[in-house]
Amino acid sequence: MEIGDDEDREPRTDYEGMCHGVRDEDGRAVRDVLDRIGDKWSLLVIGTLAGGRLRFTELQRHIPGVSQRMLTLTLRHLERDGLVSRTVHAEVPPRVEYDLTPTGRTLIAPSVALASWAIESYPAIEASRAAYDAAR
Amino acid sequence: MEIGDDEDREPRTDYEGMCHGVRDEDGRAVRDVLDRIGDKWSLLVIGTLAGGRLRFTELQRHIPGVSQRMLTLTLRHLERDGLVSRTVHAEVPPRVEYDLTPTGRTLIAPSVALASWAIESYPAIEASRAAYDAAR
DNA sequence: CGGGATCCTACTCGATACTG
DNA sequence: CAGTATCGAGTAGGATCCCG
Repeated sequence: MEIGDDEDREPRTDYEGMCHGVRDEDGRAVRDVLDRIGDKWSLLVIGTLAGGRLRFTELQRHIPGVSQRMLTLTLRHLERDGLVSRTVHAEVPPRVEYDLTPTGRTLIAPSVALASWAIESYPAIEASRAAYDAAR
Repeated sequence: MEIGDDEDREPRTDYEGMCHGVRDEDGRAVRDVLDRIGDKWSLLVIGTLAGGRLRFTELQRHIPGVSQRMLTLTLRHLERDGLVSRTVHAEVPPRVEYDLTPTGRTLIAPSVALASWAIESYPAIEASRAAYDAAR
């Protein structure tokens, strides 16, 4: 039995189905994807590769602060998920190139949307934080 | 503002500016925002509150698996960032209601975009993972 | 009912060193 | 060049107890 507050429930903005009310299956998908792209480097890698195919070291240079280990791990995860392709050229010295897969490219649009929101909303967020902290 | 509307951006892979090449200031914003909404519960809370104002316990029931502690922490963070409002009604027993702020509501659209991508791409991702794991 | 205060574990991530 | 291996610190997050 649900404790129903029938008061004035909003007329159900069709956003409702985003993360819940979608019966687990989709909830898991969202959670799972968020665990991947929500980590520290994945989105940066996606964003960088959106500019074109790059080698390991180039990638590392484009993403300040990323360690060798984390870049490797991130790339492996993305490769496993089929979002990034890894091409090894049989040469010396070795050359490995990373690129977005077609699936990976479809992630760019929503990522850009989120990034844009972040950039646009950041001043408001910072202001809110300052106000919140000052109020204590 | 619609998602994916590119306004007056350079046609140069125009995704390029997402996370890098934007001179730190924006990179910090993206990273900072991602650290918040990329955590385990924030997006779930946003998505749930998108359906309308809710009390603490209702929120907890709508989000399976969230602990009291984490729900509290998540809500505090979102409140501090000005994305969620907290209203305490002076009654016994106490009644506290949470809702999205106007700023918080602007996050719904990009979040839905990302969630939709997750749901649509999940079959492909799972397949890719299975193939990747099988190949080793 | 809606939390705050503690304790504890598991995992993330960074630094460093080594390799084909 | 493009990794792998190992170690250690920090922290996210769960469980539990208590309180107004």
